[in-house]
Amino acid sequence: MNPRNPKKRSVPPKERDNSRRPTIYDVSRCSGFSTATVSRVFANYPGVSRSTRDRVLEVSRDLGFSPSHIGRCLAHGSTGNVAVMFPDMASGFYAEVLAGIDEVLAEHGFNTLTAFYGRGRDAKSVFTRLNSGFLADALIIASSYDIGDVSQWSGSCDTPMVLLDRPLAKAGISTVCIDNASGVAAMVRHLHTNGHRRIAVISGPEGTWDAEQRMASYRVAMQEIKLEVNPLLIWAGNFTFESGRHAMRTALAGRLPVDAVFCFNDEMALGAIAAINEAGLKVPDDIAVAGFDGISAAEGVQLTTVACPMRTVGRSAGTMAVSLIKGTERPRDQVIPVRLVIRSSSGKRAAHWTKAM
Amino acid sequence: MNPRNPKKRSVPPKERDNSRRPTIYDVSRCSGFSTATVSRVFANYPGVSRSTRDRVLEVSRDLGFSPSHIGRCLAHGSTGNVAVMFPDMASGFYAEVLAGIDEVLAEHGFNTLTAFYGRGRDAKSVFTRLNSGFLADALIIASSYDIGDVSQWSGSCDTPMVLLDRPLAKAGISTVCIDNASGVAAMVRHLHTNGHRRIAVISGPEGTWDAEQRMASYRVAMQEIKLEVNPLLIWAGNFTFESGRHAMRTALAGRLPVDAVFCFNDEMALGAIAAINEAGLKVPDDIAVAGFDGISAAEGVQLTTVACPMRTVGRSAGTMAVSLIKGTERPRDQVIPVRLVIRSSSGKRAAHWTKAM
DNA sequence: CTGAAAGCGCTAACAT
DNA sequence: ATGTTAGCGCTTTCAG
Repeated sequence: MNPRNPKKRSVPPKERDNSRRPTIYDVSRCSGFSTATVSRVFANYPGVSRSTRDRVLEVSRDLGFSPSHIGRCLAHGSTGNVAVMFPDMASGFYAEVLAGIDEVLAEHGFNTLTAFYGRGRDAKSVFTRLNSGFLADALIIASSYDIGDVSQWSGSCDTPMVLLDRPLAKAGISTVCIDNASGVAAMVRHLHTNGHRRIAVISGPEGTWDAEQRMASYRVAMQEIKLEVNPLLIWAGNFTFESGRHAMRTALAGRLPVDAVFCFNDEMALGAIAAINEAGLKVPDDIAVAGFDGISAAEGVQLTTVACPMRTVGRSAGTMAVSLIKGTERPRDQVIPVRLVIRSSSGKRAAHWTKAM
Repeated sequence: MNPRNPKKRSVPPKERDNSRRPTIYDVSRCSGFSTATVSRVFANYPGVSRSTRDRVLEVSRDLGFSPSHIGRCLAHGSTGNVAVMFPDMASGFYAEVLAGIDEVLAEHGFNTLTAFYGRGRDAKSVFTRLNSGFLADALIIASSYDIGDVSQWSGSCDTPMVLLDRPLAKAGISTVCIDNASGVAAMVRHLHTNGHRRIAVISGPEGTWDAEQRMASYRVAMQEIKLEVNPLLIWAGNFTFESGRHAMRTALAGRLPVDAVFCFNDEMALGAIAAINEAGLKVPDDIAVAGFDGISAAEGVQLTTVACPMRTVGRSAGTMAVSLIKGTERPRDQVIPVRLVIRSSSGKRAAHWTKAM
């Protein structure tokens, strides 16, 4: 016999071997129907007789057969999964976004491929890996870190992309972002309403979209209520607890009079509160504090904050990815609304103080 | 010409079409080498001459070719990815584990497929989807929720599995868990050393491994230091902030004398602290509080806790999955050590009190 | 309603 | 060192 078997296979290539995953050929042989029919059954095609369908399913069950995703993909020319790129930071924040994405993708029959960048893993190479190997039908990128101009990375054979947190106009790239401007404006107005005038800021890291947008919005909002922005009351942070504590300590040491501190995320606000307590001062009596994000720990310390519905963000991104894949039309960029959550940390200035203004 | 083209293809089946991803055939044709050679180049096989390799890479670059993951998988008979199942809860906790897993998997060239269960998505069906479609070469399951007996789910054609948080002896299933017993023992001893005697507990939800193990360890630890376990001082929680607050409020209303409250996770501890503060009492002067997990917010309120290195847990699980796939030997179950982190929330009893004992 | 067989992109024997 | 070609498991015309 010729070592290379010239026989075309309409029959299974090998006999059924229990260690192997059963294939559509096994089902074909055991049921007596062709592989085409078996395929039709599992693809839920209409034109299969009831009895045939039942028989095929029965045999499949006995054999333990279920169609191979890989085989299907190859035949279809699509992968059936969507890749998601996140910065490697352990915030429940991103976990929630991811869950939202996965929720939608699962509803549409897609799998979620997750990859982290940062911590020594270069965003661009992660992107390249995900984008070039035909690994996914679409790519969702959380880019709140500054990872450079994503639109420059894409090569010729591009996967549709959804960007989180950063708008970017380019064909095939859709974006979903948080409504930073409204959130900041609402918070500044709230602090003002509560009698605070000297509203300091602990900002986020330079180069990150959210931080920069929040800062810009802060300036606008302050101007709108005719408050002056004092550059001495803008302290640098990097979105970590420690940076918030550090900034607040330094600020307190400087002894500049401050009514309220608006931290550009909750983690830093927690840090700021810690520093204030350590200094023997009280929130909100001595200094009011506000945050941004709405993480669960914020509730614990009664932190006034801007709640971002991260699950909604995730769902929105997932939905976009799906419609980008289905390709009916380019989905419109989305801006997810946020909500001001007022708790005691932003408490009113003492009445006499307010009146004195 | 016959509608079905009978020609075998050693040449590309279609001519190069710019809208298509370039395939190995395109590279073959344009470079003049066979697909086998191109394949060898990309698989980094030794037996390819320098000049050939360079030419192939050059052409590939020009064409924008990179090997299709799907094609490779089908030929190899493996998927190149590992699936991870998590409960759908937005804790930074699991995000950290996931990042650790992905870190290791990426190092070994695997992709991470993520899927959540809970919130209306049944754990078993998620499992079935992941396990039956030949989607992944291994499966990592975080099972801290009670999701039933995983070992019963597996069918005949099983993917190797790694279980997080729950030991389970079965061939092909490895586990990695937190050292709950040591953590709880260390904490109880610490509280005892600090002069606390009436050590209450806010427990986790029944049916979850961690909660039950911590409870059992608590009893053992109390016995070892000759303290009696008072059933009236064991309050039910479910690992959420709110449940911690609620339990603590109820407890305070009951006016039973308590020195310290050991909450079985940090979220509940934060809730308990909130309740204590609301009642006008002070931590640790009136009641000491301790937690478990080591989430970042714990630092903010100076919470004494048991730090679980979630990244290590993730890395360990990833490593296990890889060795299960490589199949050299069944990796040994791992118990990840934890560390007692002492902060001010567990502060010493006032001196006179201690002496009075 | 069902069957035959040609791919999908790549790998790995086997050949030279 | 390089080429040839039979699969990997499934889908999908095209024929009947």
